[in-house]
Amino acid sequence: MRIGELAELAGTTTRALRYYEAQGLLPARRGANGHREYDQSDLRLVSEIRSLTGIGFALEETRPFLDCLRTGHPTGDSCPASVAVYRRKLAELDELIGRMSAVRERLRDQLALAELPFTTPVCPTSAGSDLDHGDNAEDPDR
Amino acid sequence: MRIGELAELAGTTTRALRYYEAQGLLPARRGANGHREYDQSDLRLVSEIRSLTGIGFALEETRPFLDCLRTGHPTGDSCPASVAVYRRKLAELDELIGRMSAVRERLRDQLALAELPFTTPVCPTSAGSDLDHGDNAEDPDR
DNA sequence: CTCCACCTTGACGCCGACGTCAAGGCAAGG
DNA sequence: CCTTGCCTTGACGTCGGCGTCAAGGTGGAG
Repeated sequence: MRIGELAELAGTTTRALRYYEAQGLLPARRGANGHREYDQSDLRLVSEIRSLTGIGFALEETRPFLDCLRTGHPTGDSCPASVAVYRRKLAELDELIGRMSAVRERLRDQLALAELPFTTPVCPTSAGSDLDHGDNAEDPDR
Repeated sequence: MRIGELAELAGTTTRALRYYEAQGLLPARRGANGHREYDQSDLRLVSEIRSLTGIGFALEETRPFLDCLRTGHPTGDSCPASVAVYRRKLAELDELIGRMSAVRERLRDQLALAELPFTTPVCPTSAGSDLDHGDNAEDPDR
């Protein structure tokens, strides 16, 4: 099949496919007229790329999965390199979720405070720099 | 004070401050020589920008908070527009955390599967396929 | 006077993953 | 033959938030 068809089947664009090729992720055979020629295995590769990037993987991170598929493995994550990416990504995700949850807490508290009609606007006596009178005193920086 | 001092006090760079000004977030008075002139209220504004962007707000989203401070309110979130941004951001955050948690689950499951020694691969008749006699199954979660 | 640190504006670079336009080739149908 | 539709390569645009360089102005110390 040609690039347009593959793009449609994979639910992406020809531009994206050419980009993947330029990144060395999706080498393409060429027909006599110079047109790129793809088959089902390429559709499989593109699907792998799409599903991985779809859940937050960078393009570069999909490479091990593609190599894995290309070397005949049944799934892209059947290889150690892919599993390593999984592990790393999972750790990143946990880190990110943790930070975002902390922000969420702070935000929730701030929202609650900000929604109070008219309580303690310029509240005297209490030195006003302690807006973290909640629970956490951890990790002041970063 | 001048831009360099403000930058240092606020823990940022002169480039960033000029950028904020270009975005209309931090208008600056000018001295006779054309140099930007700032005071404590500007430091307050920059601090507001930094703390908000630091927890994931886009620059543009800090605008209501700055307007709020500039109109004399004690905190940047004392105004309805700011509260609205809070609400929106909190919703975004919940959405994001939700999606990421879902991805995390999928990833965890995939990782668990991918880490299983050798079940139904195309593995070419490898008799001694038990090369995983080490410590597999280490820390399946997290 | 020079030197130096600071300031000014302008403009290009960067990152990722493409979008979009330009200019042209090639095959099939009317 | 001409149009239509797909394909090709090349190259610039996008978004955010600045970094970095260039070329020049200014004010105070030595």
